[in-house]
Amino acid sequence: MRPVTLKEIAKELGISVATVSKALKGYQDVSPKTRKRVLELTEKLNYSPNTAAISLRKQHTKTIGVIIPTIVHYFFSSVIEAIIKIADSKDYLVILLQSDENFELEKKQVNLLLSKGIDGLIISLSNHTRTYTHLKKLQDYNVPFVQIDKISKIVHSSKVIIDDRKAAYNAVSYLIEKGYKKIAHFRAGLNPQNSIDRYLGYKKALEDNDIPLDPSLVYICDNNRDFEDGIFNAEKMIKEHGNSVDAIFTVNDMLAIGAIHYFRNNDIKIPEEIAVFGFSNWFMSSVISPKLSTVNQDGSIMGEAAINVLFEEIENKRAGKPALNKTVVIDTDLVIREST
Amino acid sequence: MRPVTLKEIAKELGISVATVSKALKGYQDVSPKTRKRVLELTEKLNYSPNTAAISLRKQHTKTIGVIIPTIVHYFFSSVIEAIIKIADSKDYLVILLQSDENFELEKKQVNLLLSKGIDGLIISLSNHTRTYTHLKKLQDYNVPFVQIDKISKIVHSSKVIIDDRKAAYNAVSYLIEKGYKKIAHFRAGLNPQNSIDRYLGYKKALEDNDIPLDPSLVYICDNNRDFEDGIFNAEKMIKEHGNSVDAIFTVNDMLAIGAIHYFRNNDIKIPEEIAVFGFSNWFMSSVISPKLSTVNQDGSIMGEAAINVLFEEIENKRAGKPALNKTVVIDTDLVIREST
DNA sequence: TCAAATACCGAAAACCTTTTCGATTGTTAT
DNA sequence: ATAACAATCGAAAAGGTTTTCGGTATTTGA
Repeated sequence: MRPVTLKEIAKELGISVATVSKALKGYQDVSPKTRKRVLELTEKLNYSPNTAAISLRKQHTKTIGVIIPTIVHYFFSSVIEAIIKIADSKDYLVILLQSDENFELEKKQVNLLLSKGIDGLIISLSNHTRTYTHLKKLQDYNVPFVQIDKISKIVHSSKVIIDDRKAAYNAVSYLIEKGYKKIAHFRAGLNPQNSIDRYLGYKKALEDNDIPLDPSLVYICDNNRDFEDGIFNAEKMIKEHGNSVDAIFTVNDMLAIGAIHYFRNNDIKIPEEIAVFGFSNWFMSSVISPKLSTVNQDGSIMGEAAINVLFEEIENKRAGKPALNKTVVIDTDLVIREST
Repeated sequence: MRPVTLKEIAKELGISVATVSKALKGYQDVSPKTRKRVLELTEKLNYSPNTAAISLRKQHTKTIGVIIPTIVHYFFSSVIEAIIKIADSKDYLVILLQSDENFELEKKQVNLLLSKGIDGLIISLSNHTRTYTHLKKLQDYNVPFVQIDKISKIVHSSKVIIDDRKAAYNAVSYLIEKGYKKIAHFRAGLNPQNSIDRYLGYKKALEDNDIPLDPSLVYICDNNRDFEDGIFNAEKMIKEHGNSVDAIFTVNDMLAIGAIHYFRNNDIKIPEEIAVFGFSNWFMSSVISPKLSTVNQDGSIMGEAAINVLFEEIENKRAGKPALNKTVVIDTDLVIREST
């Protein structure tokens, strides 16, 4: 059984494909009689238009692309879920790609999507993305895109982000307020903007409270296995600093959970001997023990914002106007639990 | 800037589009000279073929669909990740849709994908799917699909599953072997095949060990909020049975984690006073406290298997042969941790 | 030198839909 | 009765690619 086409409908009815098409599209130059006949037959045969043909003719695909570093990730999967839901409700399909924190793959995927002819793209950059010709190419070909969460500040496009610096500042300030003085930071690699901004927020909070920054308290965790990395660096920290450290602020929850794991296994009490503050508010953070204090970064809200901005850009492009390039900043808040 | 087409290449070179196309495709009836010229120009202009046109002409889309109940879910996101990776490596794109455990949505999405003209579909059924006309339709139109994890036994198609019944049987047998006698079961709704089979495995294990099944120990958790449901039913169980219950076997990890949460908050020691056995081996299970014993159900492996048999089916169809309809059963094993 | 074989190329159809524009029929007004 | 007009329809082109088939032009063999 093959999908029925306009031509077959037309033949069956003894009219032209043009008329069938117009009947379906509600054109006024088709008589009520034939319109009714067309509608009935298409219904009966459950005709549905050939998407490839429409794409070819109309030069759009009703499809958007999403490229993210990792799918198995609470924050990102929440983002994806929100995007897909809203896209679906507007009859857009989404093609999902995972860059796996691999820059070459990311580049290849952008090109793939470009040749596929997507109507728009939402992208969160890999940790190793340092050049942006692939994004420029999107601009060259005038396909709207919005960066989300892990962005490049230097490429012009719409963005939806949180104020990483401020959020980190608030978290560390809270720690200081609570009396913690010697505060370590588990950061991510040197590249991703997130990592930089959160570090900067950490640094600023210390400065504003007259606590000198001790570089030996800043641990770089960038081998992509956050849980193990958390364990590893917690151990390293204890070896280097004994139990003199009051608290840790980590760049993400998974690192914090790894650290907690290590501390529990070594009978280091949380938060009595050491407090732990995470970042992202993964679901897991609320069910582990002790429950993790963290910065709430809502993936659903960010995903929703991203797809909405993208639709705005698409609409905008259709109207022939230049890109909006707006950046929307999503609020975060501190969620305080047992670990601090 | 618009994507360059064959026609433009041809014009520039003063040859026909047919020749350009053939040069690109490696046909033998084009001279080395002109082939070289074509290749150079397409490279320079970085030509990439229009996907819609190819789809229209070749009657395939190099795209597969994936419909699953929930994305924010460790098991399913692992499945998705594996599918996308392998698809990507074979130059297939994947369109992801979430049915949200909503049958009507699932049906709509199948139709959407059908009209989109996907080359194949991987689907995991919603909890409320009881009729299968939408799957029949896939068969009518001869689009290959494979059911994964949450399947219907009565519709003929390729499937990749685990032996839920056996896995549950093994888990409960282990519990009994360890000396637990009064074993409760937190099951899911009455419909999904998973839930039925795991319950049946539980029942069989009891029978084979001469433990009478006590229906009051079977709790149905089907309101889609597993963590809260775990808490709720743990509390209910304690109210109804005091501390006489030795162990719980839950239909999934999240329910177990909810239950553990409740027990810890009420100073009920695990596993001393009550043991908990989960199902799926979510990552979370290995980092919570106490670490959860569970059935290991590897999403990556299942996803990989699914996409591979889908490709087999697609290949098969291309060869004009009838559907394979093979069902592959993925091994599971018990991972024993602190909770038992 | 001529016939046959080969190398190379292009026209055209097909995939399916949308939309413009011209054509035809029927209707109204003068 | 004729002109003007409205109503209804269809031909055709366009969107980009693939592939068959036929047609030159060139080379080979005798």
